[in-house]
Amino acid sequence: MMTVHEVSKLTGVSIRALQYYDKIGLLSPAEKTDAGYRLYDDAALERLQQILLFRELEFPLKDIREIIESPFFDRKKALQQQIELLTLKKKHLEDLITFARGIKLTGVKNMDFSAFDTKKIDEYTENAKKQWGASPEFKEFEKKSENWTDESKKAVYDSFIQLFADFGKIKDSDPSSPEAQQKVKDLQAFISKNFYKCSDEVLFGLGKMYAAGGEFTENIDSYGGSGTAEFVHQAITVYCGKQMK
Amino acid sequence: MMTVHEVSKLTGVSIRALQYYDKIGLLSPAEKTDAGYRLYDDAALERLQQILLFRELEFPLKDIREIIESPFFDRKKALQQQIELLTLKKKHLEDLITFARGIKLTGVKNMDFSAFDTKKIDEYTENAKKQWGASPEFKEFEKKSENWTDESKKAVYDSFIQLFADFGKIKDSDPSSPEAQQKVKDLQAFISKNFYKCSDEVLFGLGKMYAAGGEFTENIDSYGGSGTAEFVHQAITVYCGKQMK
DNA sequence: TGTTGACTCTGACGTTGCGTAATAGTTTAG
DNA sequence: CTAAACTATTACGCAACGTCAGAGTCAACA
Repeated sequence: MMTVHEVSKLTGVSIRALQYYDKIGLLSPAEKTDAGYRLYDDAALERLQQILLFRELEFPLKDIREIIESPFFDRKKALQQQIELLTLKKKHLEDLITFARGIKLTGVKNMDFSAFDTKKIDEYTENAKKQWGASPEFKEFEKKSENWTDESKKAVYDSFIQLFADFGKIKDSDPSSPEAQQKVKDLQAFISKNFYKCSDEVLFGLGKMYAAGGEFTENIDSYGGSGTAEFVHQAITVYCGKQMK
Repeated sequence: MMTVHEVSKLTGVSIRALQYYDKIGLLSPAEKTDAGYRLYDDAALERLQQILLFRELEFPLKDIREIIESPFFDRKKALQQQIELLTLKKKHLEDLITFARGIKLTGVKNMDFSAFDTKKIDEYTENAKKQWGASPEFKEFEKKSENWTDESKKAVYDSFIQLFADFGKIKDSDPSSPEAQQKVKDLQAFISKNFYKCSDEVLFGLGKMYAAGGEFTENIDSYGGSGTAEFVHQAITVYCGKQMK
């Protein structure tokens, strides 16, 4: 059992922050002494590790709490996402360094601000949150799935996989073909019915995520064959382009 | 001349932020129309670039303003420091990635929080601020140097360089020797007299900065020969160790 | 046993860097 | 000439703590 002071020294988190985390229900101590002193055990420290990783990624504390308390939370999966996000951030810093070096050497006043662009990171972060508990979509999904049996769960996921397998069959054709577009429509309807309301915007976001080169891409390609994820992405882009404009 | 909207689109900075920057005097538009609309020119954009670089490094906006408005501000030097800080941050992210990978693979509950440690970055940041305008030390220095002539300036800097050259002469001896310790005392007195009050703590911070491997190290070594900066660092450490405990 | 010094608690208020209306004037395209 | 798109200025809100203030606790030493 460690006191706040000890935890603070070990982790670098201020005492005030620990008290605050306790207050907002993000990290409670294992127990309290009669005098009200906080005492932390190893489990609490482990949780703190998780919290700090998310904090490095600038997740709001509220989201962090929802995420690690979600019944769907899977630490390994979360770690994988965290690694991917950290890698994206690293790349961002590398871009900035390159940018700064460029100015320093040439002194060029190039009105280029692309190095400051964080869209990709933000999008990926958004999608990560959708997977866990910190989005309205997820909350809707949580409700819908409340009274699912193990069987219906499996049935739904099998159908889901089947959809991607179908995409895989036509992945070498034109993404704007009627069949492909119909499949996109099916996908949107399926998600809306079984998971959460899948607006065109949400669908567009999903498409990007599918092709982002992470775990999603791998999974989808494993169901439909290499290149399927990218094909789905393109088909969705075409679909949303038609719908939205 | 660009409107807020255009600047926002180009740079990714929100309109609200631009208005805010104007309000706090961090970034004013080149001019305003009769109706009060903000119009930015290229100079403003250039300044915005600087601001964004500092913002990426999490400098408070107030500090950023003081820094880029300091009469001592040198853009090239600032860029160099920014690059070094960005590199440090990148390394920090790499540590975190390594850490996360370690947990993921082994599942080990290692109560190791060193990857979250930002002390080095913070120290370097502090020192960077001391060089520019955002520290009490610097403000004191600014006052003292107000009525310096070019000659007295040169004299002071020559003496300063001489101090390091002296360190260089004994850099292969023991840092805790009386001579070395005396030199440290001289250095502290010199800084206090000519720049700003150099407490033991400040001195200790300087020592670290000297040996951090950046521009300072290079300069010092160029005056006293390779290894001088590290020697000074060690001598200061010994000196402060004695004084402070 | 008393006292000192280091720790800790709980409020309560302050701060930074904007987001988010609310309300109102401005400019531009058709 | 009107609607759509922009912009301005208050003003309030929020996250994640920092920073007192006032008060209780604990370990150790005298």
